[in-house]
Amino acid sequence: MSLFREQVLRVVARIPKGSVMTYGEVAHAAGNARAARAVGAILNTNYDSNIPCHRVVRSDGTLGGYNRGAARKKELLKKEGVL
DNA sequence: CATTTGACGCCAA
DNA sequence: TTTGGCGCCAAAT
Repeated sequence: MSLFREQVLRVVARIPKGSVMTYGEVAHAAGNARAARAVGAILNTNYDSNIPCHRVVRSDGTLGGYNRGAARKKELLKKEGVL
């Protein structure tokens, strides 16, 4: 487990229900402001259900991807009250 | 160990 | 507003 990975997971786990963070914000909070892409790689690899990775979206507001299907991600966010 | 890949982000046309 | 190209970084090959 690299430190960066743990940090990213920790930050994502901390996102309050009903709000979202961008990959860039997560990367910054995790210690590497330019690792937005790496954050995606990490979340893509990490299948832990305790991590609400569906609360992480792109900086332009679009959904981005999801390892269980973008449709699923959309539904989860909608359920939590995200525009 | 060297390359390629991909849930990204920013900027110039 | 929509493309396209480049930089960035962790993981997979």
